[in-house]
Amino acid sequence: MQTEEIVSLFKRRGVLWPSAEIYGGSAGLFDYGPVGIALKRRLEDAWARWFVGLSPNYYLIDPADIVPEAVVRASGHLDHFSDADVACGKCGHHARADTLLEERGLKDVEGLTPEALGRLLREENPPCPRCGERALTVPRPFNLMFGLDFGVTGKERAYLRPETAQGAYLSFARMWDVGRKQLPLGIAVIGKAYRNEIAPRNVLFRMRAFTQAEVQIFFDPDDFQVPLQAVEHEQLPCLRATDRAMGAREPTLVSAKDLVEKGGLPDFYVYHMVHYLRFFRDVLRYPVERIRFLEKNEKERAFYNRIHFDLEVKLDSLGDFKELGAVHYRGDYDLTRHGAGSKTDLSVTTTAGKKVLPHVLELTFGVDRNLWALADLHLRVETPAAAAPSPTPTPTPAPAPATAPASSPPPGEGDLKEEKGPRTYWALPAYLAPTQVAVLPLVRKLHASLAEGIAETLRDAGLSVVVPLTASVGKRYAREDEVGTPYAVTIDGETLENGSVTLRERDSRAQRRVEVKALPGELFPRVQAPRPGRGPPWSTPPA
RNA sequence: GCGGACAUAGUGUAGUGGUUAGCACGCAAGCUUCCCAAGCUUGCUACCCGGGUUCGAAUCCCGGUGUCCGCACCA
Repeated sequence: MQTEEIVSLFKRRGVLWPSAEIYGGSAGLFDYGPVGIALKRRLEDAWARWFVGLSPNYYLIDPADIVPEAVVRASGHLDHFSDADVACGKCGHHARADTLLEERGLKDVEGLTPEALGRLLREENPPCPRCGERALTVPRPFNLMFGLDFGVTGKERAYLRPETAQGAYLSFARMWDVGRKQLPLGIAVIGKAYRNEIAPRNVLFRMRAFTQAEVQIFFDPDDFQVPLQAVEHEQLPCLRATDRAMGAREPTLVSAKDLVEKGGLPDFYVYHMVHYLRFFRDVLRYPVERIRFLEKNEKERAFYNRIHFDLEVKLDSLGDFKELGAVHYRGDYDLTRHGAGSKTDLSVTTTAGKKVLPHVLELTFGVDRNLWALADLHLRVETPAAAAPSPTPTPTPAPAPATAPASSPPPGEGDLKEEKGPRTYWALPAYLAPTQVAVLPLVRKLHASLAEGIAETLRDAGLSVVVPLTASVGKRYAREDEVGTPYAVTIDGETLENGSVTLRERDSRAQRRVEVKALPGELFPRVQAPRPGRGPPWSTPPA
């Protein structure tokens, strides 16, 4: 699916749109609509169910998204998250101080403070790249964080958090008690992070306010037991840094066991890679051939990351593999820094009586980006010609006892009228769909009130239900297909007689008759997101 | 931030100085008694913002904002 098609559908159907649209928009900010926020919350819930579910000692918390300056000073964001911007006093042209100096042949200017860059600029006095005037201003630190005047006096500085992870580190000491003093301790956060990006681009891929879902796993580096043998045969598509250095472009499949025994990665790290892969492949159902773990080399990764694999997925809309998540082994960097910054001893005493400063394994996940990926990978357009082969012989799955046996045969695929044009449907897993069931009265006047009653019953059972009333039934099916509603229940004359309805499945459009009273039991299990280690309940065949 | 291109109903578009700003899809109301965007009737909605040139600007010029593409950036 291409970017323009996705954006157009997103706007049309109420998924999301540019923020402050009536004022011309504001780059890098988006508003989620009713369909979008429903999907986003389901995605977040599925993520939490999976990753927080990895251990009973992993917890979801919701820390503040404003942090005092001391926090970002300790974390390093204040120093490392900024560039020095200079403007031409004559023509107003903006440029980066380090770039100007590098262009004049100076080396090792990266990482210098704005003051140091200012001194060098005075010595060099380079001309403005646009007008040639030697009238550059003093470098002004441009930080990628949004700074805030905090408190009444305006003298306190605070920042919108540039990543959610900091909240987990700040809460570690408290959570050590709450979590009953056990390692490993996982602290998960789902929330907004804010970056004043220079060039927001690609809709949900570089935003100025975006949602991250992360687990920070605190563990004893000498003792992090994981049941690797349970997953050791899982094959991971990996592109290692060493192989990349030798020109490799394609990932190779390596078993979890080999990654540990021959690849030199710690077992706890590989164990979490496996669960990451399973989440993308089995829960989000991204095609496995589009997934790869890309290892960042020493130069590419942040200096505190000891091991860094991005989980990348190939997206047609953006034409390449894009980072949708990552696994970072951050060592003891964060607790060391915040321990020093806050003058607090963040080391803990384990049950074995050992004093240890925990290390951190970070599993990070971009919620908005994955919402985009769900559109890119699961939105399908079927032209009538392409759709034609499938319909005829598709027998409806084995009828459950609930199926009304004596009723007239349901209008099966063979009875479909000729299709009018391409059909767009969003093949989301049922547990991610914004709306789970559409209850459609076949003829509004005759069946609407009955449809409302059935919808209420299904809502009572915990399902998210809509009752579209306008337009022909075919058009209503099409609208629901486009926003990914997995099941449609159609109310017709027979429903009035014997309480049976037609249950239609989105992707195959297969239909079968079901007793109304069997619907909750039939549908509810299918809209539950999977949990790790529970087998594959999600592989239940479609209704 | 830099360079280039672009900006017209909800969506996609036509419109090169004077148009009631056109078309398609869509959406809404009504008719239609039974399963995949059907048909008929009626209706709805637009020139990104600000300034300038001109008798007259969607159209030309300037500035802003936004989008896309490349570069840069993404501790």
